[in-house]
Amino acid sequence: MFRKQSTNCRSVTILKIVNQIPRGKIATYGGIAKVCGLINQARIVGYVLNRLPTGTDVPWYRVINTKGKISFEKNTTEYKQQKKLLEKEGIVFKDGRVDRCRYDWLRSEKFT
DNA sequence: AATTTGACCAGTA
DNA sequence: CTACTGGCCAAAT
Repeated sequence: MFRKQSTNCRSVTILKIVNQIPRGKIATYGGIAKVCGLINQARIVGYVLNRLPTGTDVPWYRVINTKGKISFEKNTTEYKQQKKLLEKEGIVFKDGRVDRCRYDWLRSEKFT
């Protein structure tokens, strides 16, 4: 069942945004935070994603850090899992980094 | 109650 | 490019 995720309204907003990330696109922790009106609070985003239940419908794997990389260590299972899911959606990794054009959807649309 | 930790970031040097 | 700093704040200890 659902563990109590957070009674906090911020996490609800964050999850809402993450759910809106288009397939094959990428968002950054800071970008999500900004859209939620939370400047310099990217850690909250990471924290919320961290405690998502396994098998959630939330596309957590489409969220990466500002360097364009996955925020897990390279040899971890989590890293491989996320990379696999992203590649499945057509994301191309170059030297452990995601192609820039993949995470510009926050900039261009209504969130500018 | 106080301190530490963490899937982070922007600025500066 | 890398390295370090200060900031932010919910959970865990």
